[in-house]
Amino acid sequence: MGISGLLPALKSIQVTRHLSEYSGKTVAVDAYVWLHRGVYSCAIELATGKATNKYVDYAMHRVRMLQHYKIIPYIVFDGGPLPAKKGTESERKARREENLAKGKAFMAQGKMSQAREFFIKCADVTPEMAFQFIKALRAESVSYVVAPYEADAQLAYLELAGFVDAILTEDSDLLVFGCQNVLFKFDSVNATVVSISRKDFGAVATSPGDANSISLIGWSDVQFRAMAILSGCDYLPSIPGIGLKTACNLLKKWKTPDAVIRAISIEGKKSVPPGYSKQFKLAEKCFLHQRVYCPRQEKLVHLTDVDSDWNEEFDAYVGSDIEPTLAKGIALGNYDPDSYLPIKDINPDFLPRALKPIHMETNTPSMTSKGKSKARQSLPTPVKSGGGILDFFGRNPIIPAAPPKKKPVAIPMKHQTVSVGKASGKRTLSEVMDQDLAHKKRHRHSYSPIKSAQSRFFSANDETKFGSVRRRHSDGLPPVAGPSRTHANKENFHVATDAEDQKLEDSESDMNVSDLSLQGRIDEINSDGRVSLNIEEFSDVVEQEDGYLSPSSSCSKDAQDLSSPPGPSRQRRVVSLTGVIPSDDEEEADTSFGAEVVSSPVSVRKPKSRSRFHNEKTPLRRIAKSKSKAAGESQVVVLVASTPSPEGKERLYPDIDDVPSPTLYCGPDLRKMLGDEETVLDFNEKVKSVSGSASPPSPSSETPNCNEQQPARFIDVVDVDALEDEDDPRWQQELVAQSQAAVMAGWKQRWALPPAKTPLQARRSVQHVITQRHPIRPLSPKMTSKKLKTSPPGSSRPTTSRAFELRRSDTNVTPAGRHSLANYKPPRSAPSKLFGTSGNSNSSMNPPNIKQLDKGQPRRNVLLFETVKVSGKGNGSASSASSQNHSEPIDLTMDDEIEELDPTAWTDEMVTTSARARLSHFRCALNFFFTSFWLC
DNA sequence: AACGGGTCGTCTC
DNA sequence: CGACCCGTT
Repeated sequence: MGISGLLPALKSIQVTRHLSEYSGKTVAVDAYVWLHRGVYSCAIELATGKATNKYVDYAMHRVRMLQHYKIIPYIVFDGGPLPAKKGTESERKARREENLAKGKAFMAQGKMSQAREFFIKCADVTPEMAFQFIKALRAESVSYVVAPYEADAQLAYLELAGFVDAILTEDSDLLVFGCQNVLFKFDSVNATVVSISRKDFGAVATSPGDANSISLIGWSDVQFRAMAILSGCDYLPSIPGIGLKTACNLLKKWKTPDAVIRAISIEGKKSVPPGYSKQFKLAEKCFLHQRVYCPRQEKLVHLTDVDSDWNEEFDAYVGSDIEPTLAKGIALGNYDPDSYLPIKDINPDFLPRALKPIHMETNTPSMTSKGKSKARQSLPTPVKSGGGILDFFGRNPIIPAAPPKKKPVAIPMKHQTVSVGKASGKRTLSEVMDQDLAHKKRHRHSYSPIKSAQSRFFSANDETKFGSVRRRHSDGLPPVAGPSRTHANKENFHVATDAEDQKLEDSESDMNVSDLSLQGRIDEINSDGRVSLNIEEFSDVVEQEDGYLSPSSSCSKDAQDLSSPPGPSRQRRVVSLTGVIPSDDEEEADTSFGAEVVSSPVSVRKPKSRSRFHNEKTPLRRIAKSKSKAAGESQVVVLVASTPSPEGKERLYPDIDDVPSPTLYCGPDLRKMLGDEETVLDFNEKVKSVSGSASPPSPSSETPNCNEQQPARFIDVVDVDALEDEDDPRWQQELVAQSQAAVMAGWKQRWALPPAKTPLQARRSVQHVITQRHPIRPLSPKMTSKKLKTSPPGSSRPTTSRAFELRRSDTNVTPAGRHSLANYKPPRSAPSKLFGTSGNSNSSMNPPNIKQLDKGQPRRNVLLFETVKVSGKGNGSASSASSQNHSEPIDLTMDDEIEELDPTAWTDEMVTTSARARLSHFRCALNFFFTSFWLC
């Protein structure tokens, strides 16, 4: 793929950049790479025909990661094969089938690891699989487009036409297509990319030390492209013996590719294949004029306009035109770009949801099925909401004759126990629908759907359904990161396993996650001697951080704007790709080559007014413009369904430029508790106005599935009956208060610890609190003293011993206590800063030496505490004395905190009692879970 | 300098 | 599949 050796040759202008530097930008993404890597994780399932959506999870995680850094993703899928490339495909297919056969043979012998080896080799990304990804993208209102032919050309077009600011890919071809900003080597751990900007081409170093380097000074786009083609590209293999360097040098000498070809053949050392010159021109046409889908005009267009010498042969070679309706169907992902037949939904059961509850089916390696079932029983999930979305994405709106879905027979209630696994979590359709209906009824009054610009592929009917889905997330819930997510995280507390930790590390890009894990703390020692963790605090802190730092929803909402026609300022720029290699006319060739110098910045390319984020100040205006445009012109492009409440969004995200950090608008308002009363009213207004869409999904690696037992937010409400009526306002009130208080506790602990300057120190303090309050010694003191070095002498091994002690669950943390260096942020001293409206833009954040930091600082282990049974008993009083010497005790008892922080919310005796009851219920459940877990 | 061949990592458990 | 290394041409 691509131009071999090109990226190494451009090493000197490669810049490693942090994703946050692209905050506010729209980035087109080559979906193929992500899907292909995602396939790696489930090669066996795919090869054996088992339904899986792991590859979607993988890709969606990356999407959310971009969103997390306020990058608006625009996912681009590969389309049909170009005539120019058809030859290679059949060969690959043969190899795949061979590997599949080998894999199956190994599997039949039970040699799974070897089978997997071959299954990976035969893994292919099919349009059907892409469609699964598309379903998830639709659910989260992420812009996407399926290219009619090659994703590369489509990506190039999106940038050229101003739909996006940069392109994320692995294919060096994009540079040959003339793209300006290409990002390679997406690193999800460090949140970095390697950027190559066309404007830097002139600066390609020719230092003697760099053997690979080539000089592009004074080169035009035409020459650069000629070099790439001569050295061998996807459309044309090179003349044997000609590589990048030779092509570069020959072009320097002979100026035009024709002259080069002539020179090579005259020299006679290398044999030029017959018709090479013509093939060369065809290849060039592909790079220049390949057919792409224009989301604005809703039809296929040439990447750049063709000129007078265009002929039918060229036209066919760069991809035949496709009738606009079909072209749009393909672009939307509804039709197979190869066969033109409607895409088959290979996994109709996979129904992504926009909001992801963290569910329990975490396949913990050490957990036996016995443990699982126990855990399930201990955590019954009252069915609260269902899949209003169920038949939304299941049926493809564009396909007229979709087979009706078979309704499973309703199962008796007693079988509806919790079940958290993917397979076991399914509920019957009718059941879900009934509940859904009931749920809707209950909350109808609070919802008024606002219609917004929608694709005509989403019928009114669908729209309504979509609205109901959206609404579901907020129904009966406080407008901000409230109890739903609180409880979801409670359920998820079992993530305190190594595997899950790893997962967290991989999936969560927040440096804070690791810090926060510590903030779960021992709350009490039960009568039976077991240690209870105060999950409230733990989970809520995580929730808070997660919710605050992950503006996924915000971005996906903004991405929705993108699905509307691009702003008026976006003008098609046809620049610097106009050069054409003239046939055999030397003179013409010279003028052509002299015309555009590749090293010079393309002036028209990035006029300042171009950026939506500068030109159109607020999303409101942006939408207004889109709407007026929509009214004025018939060419409205909506590639994805809209969210039902753009108005709300307007107020939530008044101006993306002015949003200092993602923490500002997501999550519960804590200023009230923090004493900042002035701004709270204003904020509350905002929150109310967007009630329902303000709770952002976390950038989780897994895509929510409607079929799974939903919603996790009620997982701990085992004694709902503490309040007789669910509609009791106190119910909500309590949840809000509980959540806010818990979040507040997290904030306070995080920020208000006495001189807790660094996360490390903060953690130290927390540890002191833990050890001091409860005479519990860490299970492996070695770890504490050696790896951690955070425990002061004495506290790591209290002389006393209870019946239980803590066991650490390790995860990687940098010495600074950060989850990932990529997420490095300068320490913020006070929470009030977070709420300042004139904060610095994220884009200013540019960790200069990410790589250095990463290499220089070994990762360390710390983190979660779990209860573990140990032998021996003792009295627990001694250790607290020992640890008192070196800690400033911050006693963060949950109840204290709550009462202290928000008395109004907790004066109601009933509410408090209920909360406590539920808390203790949950603790029991948790204890049970851990116990069964560790016993296994 | 080009190129073929080999290895490794991708992903996740 | 790309990146990387290595030996051969």
